[in-house]
Amino acid sequence: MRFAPSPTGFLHVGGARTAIYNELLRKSLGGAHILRIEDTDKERSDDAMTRQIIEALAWLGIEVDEGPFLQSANLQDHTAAAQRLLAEDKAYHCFRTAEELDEKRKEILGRGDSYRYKTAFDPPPREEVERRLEAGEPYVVRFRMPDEAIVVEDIVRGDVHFPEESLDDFIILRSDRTPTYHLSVVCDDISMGVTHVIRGEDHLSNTPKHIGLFRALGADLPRFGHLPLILGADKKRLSKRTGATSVEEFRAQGILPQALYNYLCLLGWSPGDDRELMDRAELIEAFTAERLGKTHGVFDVDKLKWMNSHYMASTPLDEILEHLAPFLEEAGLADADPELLRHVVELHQGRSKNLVELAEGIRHYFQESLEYDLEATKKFRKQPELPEMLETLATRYAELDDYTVESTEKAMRDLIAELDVKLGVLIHPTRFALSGSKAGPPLFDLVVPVGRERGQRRFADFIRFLRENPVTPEG
RNA sequence: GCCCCUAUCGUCUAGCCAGGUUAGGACACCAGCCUUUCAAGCUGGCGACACGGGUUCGAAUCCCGUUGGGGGUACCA
Repeated sequence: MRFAPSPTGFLHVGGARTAIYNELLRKSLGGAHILRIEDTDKERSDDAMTRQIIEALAWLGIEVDEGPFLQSANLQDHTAAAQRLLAEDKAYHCFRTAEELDEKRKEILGRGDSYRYKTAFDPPPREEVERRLEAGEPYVVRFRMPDEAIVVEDIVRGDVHFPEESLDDFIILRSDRTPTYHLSVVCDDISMGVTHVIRGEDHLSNTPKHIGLFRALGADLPRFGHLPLILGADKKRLSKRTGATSVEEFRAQGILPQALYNYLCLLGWSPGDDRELMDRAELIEAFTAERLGKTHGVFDVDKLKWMNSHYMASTPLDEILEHLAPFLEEAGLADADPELLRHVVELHQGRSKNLVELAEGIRHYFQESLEYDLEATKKFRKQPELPEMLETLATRYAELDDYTVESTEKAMRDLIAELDVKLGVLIHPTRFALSGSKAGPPLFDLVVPVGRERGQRRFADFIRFLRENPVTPEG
């Protein structure tokens, strides 16, 4: 039992979702999950893309049992199949040029009729075909679609009827003798013993063609399932205009693979109860093809972000560290002290929405000087007595026997009691002085990793800054 | 144009197949609580059965139509 996703180009989130459902289905039915790269269009596919797709699938944690196979490796088989169909008169030579076809189509559509190659042209007499063949005239090979309606028994949509008039003879061999997608797919599916074809809805109207081919080639039909497409916020097909579309882009945005996996899985499927945050094991356990939805889903970036925040907080530290590595490199923190890194990542992972934010948030622990956002300092600069208070605090911190969460907190609480001010009066400027930010982990948790020495320097810097840039009541 | 798919809060969806619910959950948004900041968390609020006909005592649920959205209509996949 096998499944075949057919990704082309970069890995679109729609393709990723198809791969996820394929994997989940394979887990529930057994069999093998095949990865086949559909690269029959040599113009549009290149090795870099192929590697990118394989890499993206691996990153998402999708297991592939067989492959990756390249469809282009089997072209001779596909061509041979076309010859067989030709010999059995299930396909025929067509000498009409693309321009001729276009013209005819335009003419027929122009008078409001529906175009069909089958009925638009009379087949040339056999002798003429022979003659032109011998003369070496260019031709394509068309599959002779049987004159009958075709019913697609779709896993997600039920029976879909295609009337005979909507079916046409289509090209299986181009004039350069290369097989087209339709032929290649069916040949490979047959030779690989594919039993389930789960793909995007954009292939639904191709399916009658494929069924025709399967039957003509004397093969059993696989089960088909067509998934609704993913739309952008504008309800149009998800495109770069509306935002990120590829797995790679979300990865670069600091999204965790388990978040994207979970989100994508729930876009078009639900376990039937109220569960939403589900890991791979739960999804495998709960997945059934019957619950696959039929309606187009709008990709909701906000919900993905929410899910990602959840996974940022719940993913084990070591795993976060692993995923964070490339972002650290980008932030210039590639050789950060591992021990300090572990400590601050633990402090920050739960309050970061994504890996980019996390890397940014812990940056200051690994650099010497801070840059102040002027607007953020305004409130502090309005308090003329603040520099002196901070000075006192810094002195106390310098004199502490040991520099811990407890000792620094106690020192500050003692000081505010002496000064008879509220805790907030000291705690906020201290946070800013030590981290350059108004937000972050609980103050005394960050005091220690910043360190006493560096903390002293940062106090001094900030105090000097306050004195040099006071804000008078008038502004 | 023609063929195919589809229709529940702004978004993802449960409920539909086996008609009777205050139509449930989540994201987003709003308010409150908590709080040393920011998040998180907790509580509450907002908000939907596309429309029109049937069938029925009763329709989100079954049938027909309309409208909307999507896909296809290639010597692309």
